[in-house]
Amino acid sequence: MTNKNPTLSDVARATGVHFSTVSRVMNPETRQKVSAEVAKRVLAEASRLGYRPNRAASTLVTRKSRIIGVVLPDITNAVFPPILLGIEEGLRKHGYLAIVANVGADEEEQLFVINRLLGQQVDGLILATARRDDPVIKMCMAQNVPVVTVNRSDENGVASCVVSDDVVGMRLAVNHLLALGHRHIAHIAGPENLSTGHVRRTGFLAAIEASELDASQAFVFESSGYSRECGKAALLELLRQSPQTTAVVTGSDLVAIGCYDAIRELGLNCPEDISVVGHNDMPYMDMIRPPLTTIRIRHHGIGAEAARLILQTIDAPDSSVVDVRLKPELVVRESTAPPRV
Amino acid sequence: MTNKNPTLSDVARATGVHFSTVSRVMNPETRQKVSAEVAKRVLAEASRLGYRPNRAASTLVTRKSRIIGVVLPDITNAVFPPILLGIEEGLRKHGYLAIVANVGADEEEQLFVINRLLGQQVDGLILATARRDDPVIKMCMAQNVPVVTVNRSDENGVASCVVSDDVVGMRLAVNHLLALGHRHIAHIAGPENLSTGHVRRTGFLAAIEASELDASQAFVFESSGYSRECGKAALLELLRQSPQTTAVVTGSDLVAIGCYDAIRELGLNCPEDISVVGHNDMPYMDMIRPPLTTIRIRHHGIGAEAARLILQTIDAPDSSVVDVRLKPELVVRESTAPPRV
DNA sequence: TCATGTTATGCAAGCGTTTGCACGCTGTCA
DNA sequence: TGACAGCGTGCAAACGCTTGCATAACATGA
Repeated sequence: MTNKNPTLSDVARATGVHFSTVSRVMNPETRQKVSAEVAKRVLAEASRLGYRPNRAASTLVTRKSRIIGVVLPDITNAVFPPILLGIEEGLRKHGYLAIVANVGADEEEQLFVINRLLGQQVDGLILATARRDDPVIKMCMAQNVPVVTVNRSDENGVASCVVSDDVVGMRLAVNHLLALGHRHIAHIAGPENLSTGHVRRTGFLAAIEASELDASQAFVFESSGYSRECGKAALLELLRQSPQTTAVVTGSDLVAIGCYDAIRELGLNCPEDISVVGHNDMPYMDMIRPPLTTIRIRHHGIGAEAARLILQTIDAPDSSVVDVRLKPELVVRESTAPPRV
Repeated sequence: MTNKNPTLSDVARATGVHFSTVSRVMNPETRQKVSAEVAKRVLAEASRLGYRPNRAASTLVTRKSRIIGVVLPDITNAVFPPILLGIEEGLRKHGYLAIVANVGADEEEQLFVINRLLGQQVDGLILATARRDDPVIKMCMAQNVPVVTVNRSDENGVASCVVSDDVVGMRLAVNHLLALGHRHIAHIAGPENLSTGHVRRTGFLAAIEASELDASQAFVFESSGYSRECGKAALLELLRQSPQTTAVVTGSDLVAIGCYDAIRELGLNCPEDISVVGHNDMPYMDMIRPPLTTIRIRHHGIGAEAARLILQTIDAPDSSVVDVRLKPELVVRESTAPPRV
């Protein structure tokens, strides 16, 4: 690449000291072992030569790369960029860098990528791809690789996770609709094998149960995914099975947008005929028509916490596994209104 | 991290050969130097032990890390995730990984991050932060670091770039408005120090010039950034300076959304009172009210091309600098209409 | 005065690879 | 039969760094 980058030895030669002395100067932690006068000269030569420590070499001897692998299921899904930003900022503050890999749901591919990352000597892994019972995470645990999951969690309690408190989120959504007077509330649930799908569903049911509503007035429909298309198909089918529904709580803004599509196709109106609550508060949800009432998740905060947690886990590998749950908040816009009387 | 990962020597011991033989087997390129029988045994032991090559060690000796540094100005801006996806997919196909760093406009910070990446021995850099005359890129060139810029370009022609053809994009936008009958068209330009700001502005002016319009019927207002807030402020001021304007072409969908805000604040309507054309076709621009007419940029394709180009540059460092311009397309929705008569 | 720190620096091993070279064995050909 | 080529494998140096240990210089206290 560059003809020849200067090494410790080059700086040492220029300064007239042994290269181990230069090494001690370059590392702030060992700098005080060297006399101030020599340190100053070394630093001067280093910057004159444009010396830059070779991380591959130091990784080799210290077995720490100061790199974290971040595995995402779909970076183009708007929930992940702010998470990634939070991670990256949190890591860099401590001198760490992030290798980002985007992988599909295919387990083979996930394993391949993770092995590549481990070969790269990453110090830990932040996974946004966790399933509720995830063999990939088991594999990491078996190899003592520090892992933190974000957004989703593995429910075996083997890895720390940073998630939004979905039980609270669903309670906020349901209570909002109840307060508006809705009595027939449905939930379009995400996949059961993802913690978000599962927890939001149970959170929904718990919120209904805590209310004066009869369980028969609640309806849950499981959608196969979190996309706009899935949302549309789900609401169409849901309304066929449960036509008295006046309000629907979704597990994702994308699904909510799909609901808009379905409502329009049926010649109905939102919120007059049917209220819709989204989930995530993705960007621009205030610009769509009608502006979406949704559960705001602190994505950036989730990323920041994940960075903190993975570094902590690396520092103290035996510290206990924790779940960090950030509280979501309800953002009321115009997609929810009292039901027609 | 893990108690002890197996090394070449471990596999060698288990197989009863020298570790250099194992090394040759592990590398597909040198595999044929080893007898088929031995290779098979080595491979069997390697997979039994879960051997995984240590990239830090191989980077040290080969001086190739198979890692590319990707520097983004704002990952939460929706144009970058698909670019990043294209990059990541393109790199991984060739066994490369991406380290992603998000940096602000601060030059010191950019240099710091790039030095950290170079210390990490990245084989090349993909920069989405380029300014038209970028000292950071000069610095990379001085060190013979392979660089490709995406989305924006440095106009000194020292580094290859992959961008959208903004001249074509602006022509599409202007011609669309002309065809609708607009005669007073304005452009909210982005910062002049970014190639996107500059080229879109000149593209706009060129398109006007090529038309039968008098140059005085076109108006350019330079906005300080690409945000929604900037867009709102810009349109407010623009309409004060040029009240006869019936259509505005922006350099970003976010600015267009800001225009919506301004139009609403003025008690006007889009497109009846004023037509708006966006730029980028970010996700969900079909869902906002009114659905945005915009110039669609092939972000994913830009990323994929950038990956291809950086690998090519690494392979053949002396190959010539090229500009790759992907053609954009006009997406007509409902934010543009004929002017009131 | 000498044993005893103390401090600043040098020395060298070792991290896990890659790779040019040497070596020994076979097979071929004159 | 001897020279030689080719093939498969082993050997060892090198990549640039960290770090425990040795050493030298000097100060300290009895």
